[in-house]
Amino acid sequence: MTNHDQNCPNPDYPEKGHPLRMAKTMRSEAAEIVDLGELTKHLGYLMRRAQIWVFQDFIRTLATINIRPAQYSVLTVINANAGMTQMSLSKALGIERARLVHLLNELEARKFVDRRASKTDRRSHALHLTAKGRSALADIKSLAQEHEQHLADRVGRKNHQLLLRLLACFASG
Amino acid sequence: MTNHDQNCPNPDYPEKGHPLRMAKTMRSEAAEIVDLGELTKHLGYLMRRAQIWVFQDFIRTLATINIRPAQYSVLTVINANAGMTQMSLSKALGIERARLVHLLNELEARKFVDRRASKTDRRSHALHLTAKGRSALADIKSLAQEHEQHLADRVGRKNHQLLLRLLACFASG
DNA sequence: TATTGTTATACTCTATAACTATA
DNA sequence: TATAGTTATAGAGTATAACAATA
Repeated sequence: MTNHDQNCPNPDYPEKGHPLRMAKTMRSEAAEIVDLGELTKHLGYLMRRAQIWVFQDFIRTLATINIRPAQYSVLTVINANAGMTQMSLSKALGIERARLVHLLNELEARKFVDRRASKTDRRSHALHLTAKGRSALADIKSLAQEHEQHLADRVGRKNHQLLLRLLACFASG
Repeated sequence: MTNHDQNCPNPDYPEKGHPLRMAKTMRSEAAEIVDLGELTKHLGYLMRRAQIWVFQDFIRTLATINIRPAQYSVLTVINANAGMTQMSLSKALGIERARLVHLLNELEARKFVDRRASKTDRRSHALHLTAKGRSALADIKSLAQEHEQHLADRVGRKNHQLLLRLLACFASG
C-alpha cells in the first residue's frame, strides 16, 4: 500500500498510473515493493514528484494549443502588466533573462507578443500581447482552468486551497 | 505586500531573499510591483517556485559534501534495498534508466556504490552501497535533516507535516 | 520476443560569462 | 560604472531510439 492511499480523495484520478508514464509493453503488473526510506519524510522529494505530475498534466491538457507552463506564465504576466520590461518580467518569474530571450523569441514568432521600443529607456523593450496573443490567451486560460480542476479532483477541493496557501510561503520569498 | 506575508510563520528565513539568488550588485532595492495575474491560483506555478527554493536550500546545505537531491535519493533507496536492480531503482524514483546510468557512474567513481553481478539474471546488476558509501550516507543524512529543519522553520512545524501529507497525493500515483 | 543496461541524440531549463548599446 | 538585452556555453534533467547481451 502506497503512502497516499489513506489521504487522497481520488488517488487514481485521472486514470491509473502517472499521466505520461504509461509503459508501452507492461507484461508484469507486479509493482515491486521498494522501500523509499527517508525520502517520504522530505518535502523536496515529494515536491519534485508532485511538480512533475502537475506539469505533465498541464502539458497534456494544453497540448492542442501547444503551450508549456513557462510560456503560460510569461503570457499571463505580460497580459497583467502591459508595457513591462524583460528585466522586470525576468525578476517576477525567476526566469534568467538569457532564458527569457528565447521564450520571447518563440512567442514573438507565433505573433503572441510584441517587443516595442521603450519611450523612457532606449536599452529596454516594452512588452505587449498582440490581438492574436490576447485571443489565444483566452483559450489558454480556459484550458489552464481545466488543468487546475484535474488537480482539485486529485487532491480534493479543500486540500487544493490549502496547498495554494501553504506553498505560497516558498514562492517569491 | 506579497502573498505569503500573512501566512508564513517566518517569511524571511533563513535570510532576506532567495537562497541562491542574491544579486551581486543591487543598486535599487525597490522591488517593482508586478501583478502575477492568475498564476498565484495555480498549484503548478507555486510548486515550481517552492521546489526551486527547496532544492537550492538542499544543494547549499549539502554543498560541503557535494551531494545533489537526485544523488541523495539514489543513495537512500539503494541503502534501503540492497541488491536491487537499476530498473527497479529507476521505476521507484521515476528516473529514466538512461539517466540513472550516468548518476550511478558518478556514484561508483566516488566509491559510494557497487554494481555487482546478479546471481539470478545476468542482464541486471545488483546495487549495493560500499562501506565508504554507508559512512558517507550517515553524514549526508545528518545534513539532509538540517536542510529539512530549514523548511520546517520556514513554513512552521505543523504546516510542514501537513505539506508532507498533502503532497503525497501526487507522489507515485 | 521482451527486458536490462548502455550509448547517443534532442530538447527544456538553469547558471555563467561576455558583448552592445545605452544610461 | 552600471544596466537591458543578447549571444554563447556548460551542465542538469527529461524523452526517445537503438543496440548487445540475456531472458
